[in-house]
Amino acid sequence: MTRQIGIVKAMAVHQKTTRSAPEKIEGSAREKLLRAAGELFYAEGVHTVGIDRVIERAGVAKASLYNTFGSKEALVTAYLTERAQTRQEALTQRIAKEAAPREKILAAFDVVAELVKRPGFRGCAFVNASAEGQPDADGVRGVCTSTRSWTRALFTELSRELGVREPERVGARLALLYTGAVVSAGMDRNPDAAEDARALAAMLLDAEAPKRTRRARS
Amino acid sequence: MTRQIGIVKAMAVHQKTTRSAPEKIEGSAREKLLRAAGELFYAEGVHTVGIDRVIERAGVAKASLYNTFGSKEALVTAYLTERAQTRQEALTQRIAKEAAPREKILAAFDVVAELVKRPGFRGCAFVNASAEGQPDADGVRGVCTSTRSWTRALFTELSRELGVREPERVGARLALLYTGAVVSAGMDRNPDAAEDARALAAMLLDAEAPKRTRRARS
DNA sequence: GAGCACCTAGACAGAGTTGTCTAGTCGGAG
DNA sequence: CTCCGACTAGACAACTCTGTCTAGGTGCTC
Repeated sequence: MTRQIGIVKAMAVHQKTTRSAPEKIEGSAREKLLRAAGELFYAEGVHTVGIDRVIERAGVAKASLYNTFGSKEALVTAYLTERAQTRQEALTQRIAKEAAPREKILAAFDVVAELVKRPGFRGCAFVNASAEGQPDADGVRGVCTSTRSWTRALFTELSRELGVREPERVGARLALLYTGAVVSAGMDRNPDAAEDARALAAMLLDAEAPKRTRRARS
Repeated sequence: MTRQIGIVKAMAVHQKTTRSAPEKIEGSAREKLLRAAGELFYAEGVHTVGIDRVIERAGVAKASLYNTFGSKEALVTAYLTERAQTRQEALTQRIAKEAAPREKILAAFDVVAELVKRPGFRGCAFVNASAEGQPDADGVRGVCTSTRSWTRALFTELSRELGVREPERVGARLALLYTGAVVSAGMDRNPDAAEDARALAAMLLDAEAPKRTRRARS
């Protein structure tokens, strides 16, 4: 809370969803810390896991953490930022495989279906992290709102390509289904939620998309 | 964690959704503690708020807390249990005003719409609380799963009354919309999510309900 | 008036937290 | 060889947290 050395750029994610940041291949201690933080913070909660556990898992010294990130909070936001990036890459790559907007949208829910079936799945990292933090004024909120607006923008854009009447509204509803799937699957420990959300999305698209268009012309 | 005096009955909620438990009108310190816990834990998170803050807000001595509940964790589960009860009562009362199953289901989303517009709204208390706790083996999980299954059962039952083909599936999807609305509204600080969820629910019911039935005969 | 249930005030133990600081190791570049 | 940057190991300060325990007050009933 006092000095805050590096990690100010953290908020510059958003958009560049290609892969492997061109900035600089970060050193080793940083990567080890981020990996350990990703495992522990997600699995047990940001608050529950102390710094000592993280550095022990990472196999680095405490000074390395504070030289690299400056504070625990900065490590947390870095962890969330990386997670957001990974998720956005997974979505865009999977979506790129489909040609038609409708299939692209549904493919996003296939990503969710796969995600929630993974062994350590424990719900949405952003929802979880922002449930723990102070109400405002922390970096966590920033990453959360930017990730959520990214997802909503993605769905809105694809809805626009589909040619629906109100892309913003449809995008918001698809994002709601996305959130509902991830959170429900986490809470109920039941991956079926992803397929339910996919079916609801298909239903929404059937109702909103103009039936005439048949030639794919993005 | 050591002794655990009272509060073992906490899990006996579920079902009796009438009002005012017939057991015994609890003493004053307990009520004050529950009220303070409800405000602070929900607003700032279970982990962030310490015992001292709770007893200060409640205006009771620390010994009263430990005599009444036995531990912080027991207070947390009591807080969640009470919250679940309140929510279930609000839902059942609002639903009772409608005659047709379809309107009952949509009325549940009106409750959400009203809920997310309230000043201190900060998402789903159960999602938030279970994001903070240990992965398993705590009372929080118990309250969460029981509340969630109650909600899903409610929607399933109403779907059955509506006469859909697969009430379980429709109920699960309505519950997913419910969760999605509450969590999205909390994360995005945007109450519109409730209306989106309501619209999606209406769409789902239109698609699933048999069109023939016109006489309301529950 | 005595006894009793219920309450308050607050010191304190013991553990856990983040963050700082010293001292030292190691591998390469000049 | 020497310097330098990046790292390790871990002691330590300065908290905060839960939970316990003593000491005492207040209002009720018998």
